[in-house]
This record gives sequence, C-alpha cells and structure tokens, in this order.
Amino acid sequence: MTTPTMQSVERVFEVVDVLWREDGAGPAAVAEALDIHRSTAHGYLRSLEAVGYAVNDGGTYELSYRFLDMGTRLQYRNRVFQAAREEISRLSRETGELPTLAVEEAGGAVILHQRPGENALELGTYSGMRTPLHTTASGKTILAHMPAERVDAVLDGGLERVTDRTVTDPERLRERLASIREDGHAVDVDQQVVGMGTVAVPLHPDDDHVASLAIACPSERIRNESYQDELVGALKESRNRISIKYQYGR
Amino acid sequence: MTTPTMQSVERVFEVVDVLWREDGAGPAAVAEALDIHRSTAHGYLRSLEAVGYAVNDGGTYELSYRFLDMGTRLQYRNRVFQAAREEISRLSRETGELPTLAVEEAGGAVILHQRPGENALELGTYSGMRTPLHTTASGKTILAHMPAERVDAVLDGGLERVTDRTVTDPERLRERLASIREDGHAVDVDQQVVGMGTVAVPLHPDDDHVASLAIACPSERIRNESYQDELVGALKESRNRISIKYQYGR
DNA sequence: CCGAGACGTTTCTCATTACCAAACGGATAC
DNA sequence: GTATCCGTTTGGTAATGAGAAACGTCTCGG
Repeated sequence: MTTPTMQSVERVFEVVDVLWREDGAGPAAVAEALDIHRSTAHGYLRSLEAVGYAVNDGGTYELSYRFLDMGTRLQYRNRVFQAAREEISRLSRETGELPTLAVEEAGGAVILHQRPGENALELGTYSGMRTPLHTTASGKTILAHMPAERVDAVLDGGLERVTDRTVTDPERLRERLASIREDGHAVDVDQQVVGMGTVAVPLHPDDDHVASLAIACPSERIRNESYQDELVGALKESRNRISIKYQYGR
Repeated sequence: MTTPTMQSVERVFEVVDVLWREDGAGPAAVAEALDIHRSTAHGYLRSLEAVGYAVNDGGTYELSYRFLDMGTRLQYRNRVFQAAREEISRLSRETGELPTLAVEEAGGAVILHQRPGENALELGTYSGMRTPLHTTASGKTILAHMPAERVDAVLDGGLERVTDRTVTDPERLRERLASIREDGHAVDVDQQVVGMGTVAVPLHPDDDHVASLAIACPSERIRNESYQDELVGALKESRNRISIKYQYGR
C-alpha cells in the first residue's frame, strides 16, 4: 500500500487528460498544463504516438480512436454484454425507450451498453460512463444484490449527494435496497434527472458479477401504471432470456 | 524523428496489451510476458490502477472500463458522429441492415459508429475497429475523396492483401477510386467478406475531414438491383440531412 | 499436519533513464 | 526585417525506475 506509483505512468495519463480537455495540443500547451518542460512534454507525446494512442497532425497531437477500439473490445468481451446485447436491441425496438445495461466496477456503476429506441430520451449518458452506485435505479439494483461485505464497503465510502433527491442516509438506503430485493425491481421517478423515470431489474449471472438491466423514459410516461408494469414485464422477460443465454453459452 | 520514445510509456502500454490478451493478470504473469522483474511489473500495475485504467481484483489486475469511457467520449465529441447519429438510427430501423460510419485516422479507416438493424448481418466489426483504407467499400469511398497528396502517401505505404480479392495494384485502385467519384457511391459484393455486400457514400463535411456512410447486408439481398438502388437512395438522403446538420449546428 | 513452492507485496540500492536547459529551423506577426 | 512563438533535437545531470532479496499468505502434496 505504501509502494509509490510511477511518475512516468501517472504523467502519461495526465498528458492523455490534457489532450482530452484541450481536444488536441502541442508540446507547449501540454508543458504549460502540467508544469513540465516543453521537451519533456514532447517526449510523452511522441511516445503516445508511437504506441498508437495519439496521432500527430502537423505538430498538434490528438487522442486516437485506439481508446475506442480497446474500450469496445473490453465491452464485447464481457459475458453479460454478450448475453444481453440482442435483448437490449429488442427492448429498444419494442419499447422505443432507452434500455441500458450497467455493471459494477470498483465500487461504482458503469454503463456497459445502451441503445436508444425511436422515442428515447436524450440523456447525456454513454457507454463507459461511471456513476456512484447509490444515485441511479441501475446502481441501487446492483447494490441490492451485492454481497453484504461489499455493500458495507460502498456505504462506508460515503454517499455523495448529486441531486437534492439523492438518498445519502445509509439506513434509508438499506431500506430502499431491501424493498428492491422484495419487489424484484427498482423504480425511480425524477430522482436522478427531472423528467426522467427509470425501471431496473437485477442480472446476477454468477455470484461474483452483478449487473442490471434498465429502461429510462420520460416521467410522464412512466407515471402511467399500466405502462410501467409493461416495462417491468418486458425487462423481466429479457432478464430470463439473458440468464438462459448466459448459462448455456452463446 | 530521432528522438527516442520513453521506455516507461511504451512499457505501460505493453502491460495494457498483456492485460488485454490474458484477460487480466498479476505481476508474475506480466513479468514473464515482458521479461521484466516481478516487482517492476507490480509497479506498472499499481500505477495503472492509480490512474484508473486498471482495477485490482484481489491480486489480479484487469483493464478498467475507463478505456470505454474515454473512447466513447472521443466518439461523441466527433462532429461527424454528432451529425450522423440520428440518421444511422433511422437507417438501421428503416433498412433493418447494418449502417456504419467510418472516418479516416492516420492513414487508415476507423469505424466510428454502427447500429445493427433487425435483420442485420453479424460481422465481427465494432466501433473503434481499424481497417486499411483500400480493403473496404467505406475505406475506398474515403480514399476517393481525400486530397491527392494524402492518397499518394497511402498508396506509397503499400497495399496489403487481406483477401484474395483485395485490390493491391495502385493503378487499378486509382481507377476504382475514379469510378467511385463518378458514381457518387461505392458497391462491394463478396469483396471483404464472402456473403457480405456493402454500399457506401462519402461524407466530406469540410476539406480536412473525410468520412463515409455505408450499409452492409447479405450478398443475396444486395444483388437485387432495385434493393441496391433503394439502399443507395437511403444513404444519399441521409448524407444530405447529415450535411445540413453538420453545417448548421445541432 | 507440515513443508515446498508460487504469488502479491514491500524495501533497498544502484544504474538507467527521464528530466531540464540550451539551441536549431521554420512559421507567423508586428 | 526582426522578434517571438512553436515543434523538434541534442547533451549533461539528477531523479527515478529497475532488479535483488525478503516477508506474509495461500495452495498444494506428501
């Protein structure tokens, strides 16, 4: 725990961050941003280019789509994704809303895949986006089905408030998780984003990995109870099919 | 050009590659793969974890979805993507096939986005995937609309043969590019993958960026001329709408 | 039940290597 | 025309990453 991290590794990813923030930059701009010498920044940029994670466009360096390549390959390799992909396509077609697959990673929720349907909300969400586990319907559904000790670890890490409706009290959150377990699904309306409602069901393909399948839609639609039931029903059907596909190979 | 690249930067991305290949690994495995000391490998892994690009799961380290996060953000930032996203959704709905957006990067083609429709082929393609420019209908369409000097640079780089139907003769390729320019679109059948056909149209939102919008589908369907015309028509309609959207903001 | 080996991790020393300073050549602006 | 910015290259030096050795833990096999 006391092993220091390597300066050059931290720096090269700081350079990556600068290239992201500035949407491309040259040695001078990077040097200024990180308070290092121009020639040093140049070395990092050249090296990033050499390994294919940046491209040199006439002196200014930009991040390469190699990141997208690697990220998508990680996405496709995930077995839950493989099992869920087709069902998510189906959900987007049949509901017209925004079905989303989220998994847990390092104590947070990561959107692994989403596919907007014809009448889907335009949220700012995207594959790879991280959120805390306690702030979304997906995250809470995941949390509700995680091993107790890891739930404790997450709660002990503190419950950051992101909107005025975020549940920040550990006790109230635990009650919420219990009721999610009881219902078999979670419903959030105007919780994370005003005007958005989400229904989510758990996917726990094996004991280690917990995921969730969710559908986001406008609050006014989800407040209609029969429509809400319809979405929950569609999610549970998909969950069953995904389960089977996960177990018995592709 | 003679500046050496930084060893530690090259190494850390070699570690990333090992983590990808092995689907997660510990210091010992990485050390063996790269022929470095275990403690050295440990340092790289710890550092990768510290910057958030790897996660430590009880001694074995895995690549984090941070790559997906960064990759998707790069994708969404691309202005051609922003302009084309909705049209690609529409194409996937209305044709049921596999519409794909590709852009040029560093002398190659990169799939920036694709969205399978209901009856789409299952190719192994994915967002971020790189191909040579001369081996796909998308790539050739891009090449056909690039500035002459950059076309020369690509051709001088050599035309790798990937299938027995790859056009490897520069002269024949130039003729092909000319006819693509003339037709306003490219059609490939059983060229890159047996059983697949592709139609592609160019997107040249401004002089620097060249992209292509394509639809892939089974050869038997595309051999039907009226269907092929239909696809080309749909692509050109989309291309026009994308053009307008690109120029006049979102 | 115990010992051997593998592994992740830590600490330490030394040589490598990444850092900075200075300078070059080109482009741009005044 | 000159001054200043930039990307790039070079070389000397000191910080830093590399490797050896050892600790604690776990797993396996005797």
